Amino acid sequence: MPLQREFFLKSAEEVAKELLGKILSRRIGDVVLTAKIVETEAYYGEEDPASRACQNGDLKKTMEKEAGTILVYGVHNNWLINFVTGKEGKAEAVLLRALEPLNFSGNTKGPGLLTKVLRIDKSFHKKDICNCEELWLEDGKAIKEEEVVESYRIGVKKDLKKKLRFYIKNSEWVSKK
DNA sequence: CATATGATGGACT
DNA sequence: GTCCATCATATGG
Repeated sequence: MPLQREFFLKSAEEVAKELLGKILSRRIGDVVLTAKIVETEAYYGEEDPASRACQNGDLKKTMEKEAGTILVYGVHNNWLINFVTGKEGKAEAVLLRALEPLNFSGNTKGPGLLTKVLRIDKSFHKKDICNCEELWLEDGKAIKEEEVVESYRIGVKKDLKKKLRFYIKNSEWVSKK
């Protein structure tokens, strides 16, 4: 049972936290890859100095779209995948930073790496995660509250004072520096 | 078309 | 921790 749109209809912060432990599935031809989400970050487009969305028109517009919209952001030679959250017009999104492979092997310890392994690129931009044949989310085993760690975001020039990075404690797959 | 930019990753100290 | 290769975008002429 894929996650419903209501799941994304909360604040980016909340969705980021609840996304931990959920299952991401990617269909490539006849093969379905599944992975557990172990690290996320919340982004706010309007007053978030870390996000390019505060200056970039198209990205900001996408973040303001309906909850559940997939947002793919290209930087350096990588693709970063986000899910739009909150109400339409709100400019919020959650970035996937790391996954734990379940039925395959690969290095998914990082936002640019996981998209490479799952072969996610700009063709997913603006698609609907709740209604996509090739990429979707499913509920996973619930994780305990004490396993969720809050932290400041990584690789961001100017960050907000809030802790917007969430990851699963003791996971081998969390990216770190 | 030219150029500036960066939500990275990997190599190195 | 620091340095930097590298390239898809955004933006301006």
